[in-house]
Amino acid sequence: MALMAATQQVKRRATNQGAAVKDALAAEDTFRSAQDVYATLRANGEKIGLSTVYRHLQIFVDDGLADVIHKPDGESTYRLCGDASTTHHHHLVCRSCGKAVEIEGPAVETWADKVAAQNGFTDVNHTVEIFGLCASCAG
Amino acid sequence: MALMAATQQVKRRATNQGAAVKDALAAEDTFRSAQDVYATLRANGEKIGLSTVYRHLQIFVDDGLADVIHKPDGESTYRLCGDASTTHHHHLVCRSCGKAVEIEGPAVETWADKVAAQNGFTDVNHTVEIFGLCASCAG
DNA sequence: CGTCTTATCGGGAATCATTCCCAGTATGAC
DNA sequence: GTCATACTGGGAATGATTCCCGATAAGACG
Repeated sequence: MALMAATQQVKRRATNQGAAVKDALAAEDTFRSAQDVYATLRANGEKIGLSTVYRHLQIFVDDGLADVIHKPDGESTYRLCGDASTTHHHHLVCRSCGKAVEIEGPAVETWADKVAAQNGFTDVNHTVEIFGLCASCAG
Repeated sequence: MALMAATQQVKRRATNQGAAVKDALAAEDTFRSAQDVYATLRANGEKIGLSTVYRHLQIFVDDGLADVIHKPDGESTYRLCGDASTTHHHHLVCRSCGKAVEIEGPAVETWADKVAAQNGFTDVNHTVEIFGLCASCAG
């Protein structure tokens, strides 16, 4: 299970709700929670249910359109990140406003694989997230 | 808040429950959830409440005695890891049995700080966890 | 266009981990 | 011993996420 990232997109119907969720995510470059996206959509007058928001968010992740980050308090946050063809990357996230910058660290990738191999671990993947305060939130 | 890791241990009473929770964690080198620790203790005949398990687990983290990892499904897992004086480190965790190996990557630390600084982020910290299958679970 | 099949909706119930509340209990100080 | 109070624990409360399932609408076909 989960040996490969699920990148294969199956046939899906185009619905207003699905587009609305995607637009809501696309409007910001920050990681946002399902609850947050739902609240925003309702505030905008969208007619959509919470279940549907969760459903689409998960679909985006399955299709490789979005990345997920679990905040320290356990809440899941989502952000659209280049499609599946984009290179594997990590994030530098503002702890205050949620703004995220995509970052790459080739050295980290190889280091992770090497360490895992040295300890006899296989089928390896890793999570690397850097949290901090962005310039505008620093004040 | 949280500018410094809470390493300063305040006065605490020595209780059976606290010792029991610590022993339960010390008995394994794996990351274990609060629910799991609670179940184990009860199974061993310990008289302890779930609230108390959560309370002590959090205390260990605050005192720098334990590390936390949030599993992909959001559940928090804990593991005793050298006291506060020990060097900052990360983990190589078996996705199947939860066994964890403490690892260090000085290069990663400096890389993380550099990337953050380049993007104007301050008050930085990071999470780096490597997941895989340990040799014994690989079969 | 109508019709039909069925993926998708949505809203409320159900789960589940974690936190809160607070009266009862036991630890450590004097 | 005695006392102040930190610690307990069981049940209620919270909050995010998932489930369930009848209602709705997308898309294929004629």
